[in-house]
Amino acid sequence: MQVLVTNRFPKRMRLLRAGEFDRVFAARALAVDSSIALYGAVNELDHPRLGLVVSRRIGGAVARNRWKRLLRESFRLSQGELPALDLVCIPRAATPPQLAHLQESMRRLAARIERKIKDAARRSLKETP
RNA sequence: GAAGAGGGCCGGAUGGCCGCCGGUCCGCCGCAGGCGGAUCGGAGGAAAGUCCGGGCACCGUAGGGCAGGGUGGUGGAUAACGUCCACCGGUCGCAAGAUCAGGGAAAGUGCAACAGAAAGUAAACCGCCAGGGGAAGUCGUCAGUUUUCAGUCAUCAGUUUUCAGUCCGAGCAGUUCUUACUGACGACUGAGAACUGAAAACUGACGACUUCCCCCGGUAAGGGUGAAACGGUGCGGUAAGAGCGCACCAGCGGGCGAGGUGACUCGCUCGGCUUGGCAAACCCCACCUGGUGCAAGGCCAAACAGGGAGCAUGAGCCGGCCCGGCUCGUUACGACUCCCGGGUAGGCCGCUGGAGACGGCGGGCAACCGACGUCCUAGAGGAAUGGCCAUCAACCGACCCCCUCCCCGAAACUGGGAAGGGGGGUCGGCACAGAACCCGGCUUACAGGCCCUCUUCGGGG
RNA sequence: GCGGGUGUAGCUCAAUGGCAGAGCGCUUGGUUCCCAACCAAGAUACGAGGGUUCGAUUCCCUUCACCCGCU
Repeated sequence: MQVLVTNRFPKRMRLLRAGEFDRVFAARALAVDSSIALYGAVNELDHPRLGLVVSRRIGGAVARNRWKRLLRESFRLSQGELPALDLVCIPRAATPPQLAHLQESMRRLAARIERKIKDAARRSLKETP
């Protein structure tokens, strides 16, 4: 049965609980560019999941909601090209960027995290035979 | 038309595609659930700040007193308020209107820098005035002294007339004459004691006046100050003055009358004649106020590990204190309470139908209220309400093109601009800001736009 | 969501309603061959806006910023 690539974004694709966030931060896989910081961790599912951390440093409620909406939309539109990771996304700039730039950097950073995790797994496999 | 005053409203619209949250319905599956579909609904005037007030929930049924906190013209509206409405009063404004924590300062305590005599019921630095004392000066009177002048005059000196005497001389003698001397009366001149008068100076006394000083009083009219100075003006009055008296005015208090529910207003009258400011200083008075907050609270599930202390005039509820009340307990290795430590951060309810919205009607000046009709209008739970695009409307900015007059003005002249104005097009921008239990207010933020009412001034009819 | 606190000079802190101060720092001058130290002089501030008062850093209200606590 062919997996239909949709752009839906139901709630099971979100990270909501504190424990899920702690698990991603504990994996210590980080990639950063000028607009966002992205943490990643391997999950046991066949799709990626997204969590958001937007602090009050970013601005008022309107500005924070704007960031979160853009990040969710960017994840929703590019979820087919993302690896099956749990991602936690943290904005770094005060002013949100364009949606296309955000998609691009999210894809790039997710790919970088995937590579990092594979390297780490190989190294630990070698070191502890 | 200009300048202004007050108030109300809006806060983009429509459509397409892809998504998100919730309700309802349907379908499928391996049915405590999952997946999919249809349909309906899905941020604001401030959702904000959290400055007040309530509902609701728990604590105990929410009680009394003190403390603490708050409010402060009157009447009303309201569930309630520190909110709103109307009115009253003060201040500002030509006005429309704006603004005011707007009770009490003769209950008490306190504060007022600097300046100023004094910052408040008491005084007196300068000043003004009366009395007493002293000093100086001027004037007057009296007395004394001195000097000068005038007069009178005892006395003295000189000269001289007359008379008398003596001497010398002449003449015969007498008489007489002459010279000198002496004396007397007198005259003149000079000196002069004394007296009188006048003038001047000095001294003393007395009196008057002026100035200064001291003492004891009176007075608060005036005094550079200051934010603020113990009513204002006039007349009388007084030694000088003063509400000391009077008239008018301002202000305070009392009484009476009228109007108003009332704050208060108006009028008459009386009074002591004046008693200031700050209470967002302490305070007094009146009124209000129990605490905690949906992380309230209830139910279910999951997980863990226990230890210590307290007591019968006890512990807890209970909060800053007391009273009062309630619960547990009645001699207990228990229960209860407290402390330390450990575990769980899952689900359901509360959770949105409400002091609800809209519409006209009725009552009320209004805030608001009443009945009726219609409607249901977000309910998430790391937190949805979005992304991309198109069209339209309004405004702003930049650029391009076209036109030539345009602006102010009712209009003309004048003036100004033409680096302007008008039209069209393209592009870009379009605020403040995001529900977290729910309401009523307040405050603050805000691109732009619309509407209504009123005032003053100017012009025209 | 609820509760509490603080804003004073560049920094750390004071101050009855009437003068804004201290220490360190800064600037200038002196001293020294030069620097340090020292001496002298100077500049710099009451978070913002209203109100009460004759007068506000202080009292009251509003507002802004920051910090802390409950959970």
